[in-house]
Amino acid sequence: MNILDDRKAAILKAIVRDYVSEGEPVGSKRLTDSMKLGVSSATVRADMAALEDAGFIAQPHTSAGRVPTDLGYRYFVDALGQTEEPTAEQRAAIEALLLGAGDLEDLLRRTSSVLSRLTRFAALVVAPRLDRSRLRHVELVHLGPHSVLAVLIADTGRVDKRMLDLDKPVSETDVHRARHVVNEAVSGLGLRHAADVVAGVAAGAPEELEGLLDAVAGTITRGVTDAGAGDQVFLGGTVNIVAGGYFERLEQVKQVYETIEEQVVVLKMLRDTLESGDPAVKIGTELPLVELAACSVVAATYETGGGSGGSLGVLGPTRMDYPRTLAAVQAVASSLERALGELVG
Amino acid sequence: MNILDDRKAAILKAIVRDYVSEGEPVGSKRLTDSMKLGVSSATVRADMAALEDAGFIAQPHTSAGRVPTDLGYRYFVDALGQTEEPTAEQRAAIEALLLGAGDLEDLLRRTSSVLSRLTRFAALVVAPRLDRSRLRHVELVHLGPHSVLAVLIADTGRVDKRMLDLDKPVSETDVHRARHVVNEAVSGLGLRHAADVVAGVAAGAPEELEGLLDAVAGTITRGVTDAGAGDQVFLGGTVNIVAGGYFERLEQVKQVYETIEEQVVVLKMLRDTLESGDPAVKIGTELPLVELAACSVVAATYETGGGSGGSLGVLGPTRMDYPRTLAAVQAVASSLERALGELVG
DNA sequence: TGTTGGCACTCTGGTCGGATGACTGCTAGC
DNA sequence: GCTAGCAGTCATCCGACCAGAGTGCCAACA
Repeated sequence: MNILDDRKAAILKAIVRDYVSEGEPVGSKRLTDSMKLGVSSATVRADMAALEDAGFIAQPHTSAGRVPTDLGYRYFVDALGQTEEPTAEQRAAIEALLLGAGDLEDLLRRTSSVLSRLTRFAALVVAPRLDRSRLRHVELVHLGPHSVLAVLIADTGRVDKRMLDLDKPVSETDVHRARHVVNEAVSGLGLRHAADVVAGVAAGAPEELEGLLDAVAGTITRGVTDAGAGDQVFLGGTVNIVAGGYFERLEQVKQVYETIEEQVVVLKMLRDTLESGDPAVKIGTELPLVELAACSVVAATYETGGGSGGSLGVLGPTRMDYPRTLAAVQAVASSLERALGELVG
Repeated sequence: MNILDDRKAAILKAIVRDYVSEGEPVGSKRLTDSMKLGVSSATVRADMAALEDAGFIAQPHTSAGRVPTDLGYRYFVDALGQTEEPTAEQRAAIEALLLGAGDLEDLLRRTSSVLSRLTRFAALVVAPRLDRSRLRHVELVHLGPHSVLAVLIADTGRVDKRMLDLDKPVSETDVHRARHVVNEAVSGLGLRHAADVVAGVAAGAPEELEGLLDAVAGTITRGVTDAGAGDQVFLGGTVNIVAGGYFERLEQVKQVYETIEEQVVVLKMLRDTLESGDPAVKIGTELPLVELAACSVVAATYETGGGSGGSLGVLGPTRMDYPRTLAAVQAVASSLERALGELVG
């Protein structure tokens, strides 16, 4: 990827750094002042013209300095060596998260809060995937003849509940019996396996339980296959989208908000992003959604003891401090792994 | 409260209506044109001066028209007769909510979505209070020797989970036994009663179960007493705070966001608001939080079959269409009651 | 060939003054 | 108690103007 000679690369990096910290298009003079390249501003100008031709930077208008394009940020990110270490301040903030988290949900909520405060961007935290967890217990609650609530409890502490679709009314005792049968069968199994097992049990069960057991099998299957249907997303610090002052047009801000209010979209975004690595960065138009063309996503995964994992990330403007954000996201991900270990152990 | 003569009252109402719909300070000329009072603008001016003296309206600057104060809105709201009927469009939107809600959480999430779309304000929906629900089942899950997860399932379909505080490690079989004992004792009881019963059972239980049962009693008690600790709030349409364009200063918007990201605050706000009636309106400085001095809250309660209830409302600018908002909030509340009935029945 | 200094040009952003228009408060008269 | 008219105030809009920042290009130089 080294299509740029050393000086051009240095200039591009300097432009990115300057623009990220100052927020204003950066010109050749400004650049020669702050860098010690030993060349004049005219030379830098020539290089900048070349960088613009190559698509790494752009000019908002004729007499303005240059601004990095998505491609420019991409080059910058790819050229990063190892990511920064989190600062002491960051560490302290994250440690505060470790203490006092009650349950899994609480922990994930805190995580999204810490992540957003650390980065000053909107934070996205996705709960550990259910389909790779093991079932601890399945509770069936008879709310009415046509409504039975299934509560799936995973070894990660995650609790998932959903109503069963029932054709025929069921009695409270049948629900009790089904509950017993199901728990005998599935305890400790992974979700994929559990669904099959329950389906098998249903086939051989007394008639009055069959429909109920089928519904349970169905609901477990849905937990595995439905992309995002059962996944929980914890959003934090969405204020930052507007408070940061990165966007000029209100319309943009509105679009971003509307987009991330959709869980499914957020999940897909994180999943897409993480396909390219871990941690991963998607910049502007690299994101699958045109509404987010002015945004970047920095994401990472975290693992739980049981082998199931989740993901987390932040959504901010393309004009973000990528090294710092990467460091923060990674630090939070690893702290979350530790906290999860403590919570369950 | 009728300190205003008929004409002054009519003028005040006209000012409120005009300002709400147009968003600009309204002057005497404009008013005489749109109203048919049979008096001249000079007369209206005199009345407006009186209204300003009385504190109902104010002038942003000398040569501008008048804007209602919080007190002015208050008069307007108090003087409203019965609230409007929801429009056909509103009804249709709400009906869409009734269909296809999976479980309680899903239903409440949809409710907040519908409410915000209907009113174009931020919507707040609080889950049915646990302390007035009846317990259907208590599940104890042994995640590790020091961590046991308690899952409380109420007859409303609400599921509440929390980690138990344990002094001593417990074995998986003890958890099983405790689970059995607890469910024998509490099924069908209200939460207040259940806590006492479990505490009683704990006192007479074998030593190895006592700590565990005490912890369960404690966690149930917390469900009753902790203001908001176990209460869930579903926020929806928070975009509208910024998208509406009601606030000039970005700082204000930021404050509002930060305030409502705190569950506890939202809960307290709704509770305070509903102390003054149902449905209830709190305008600007009537709200307990200075940060929300530019906002109003319109709230109502909803009841579930079992006698426990929750509350919902919207948060918008003081410059809101109160009749329309009141109608929408009430319509959503009653639709939610129906939907809850269907979900559980 | 790459680098440099210089120059003309362009475009934005801020400031200033004047014209405009929407109000109000006041007063004299009906 | 109501009205018409008048003088005064203030925000807003608009065009003009200027300073500043930055560019592209060109000729000269190593």
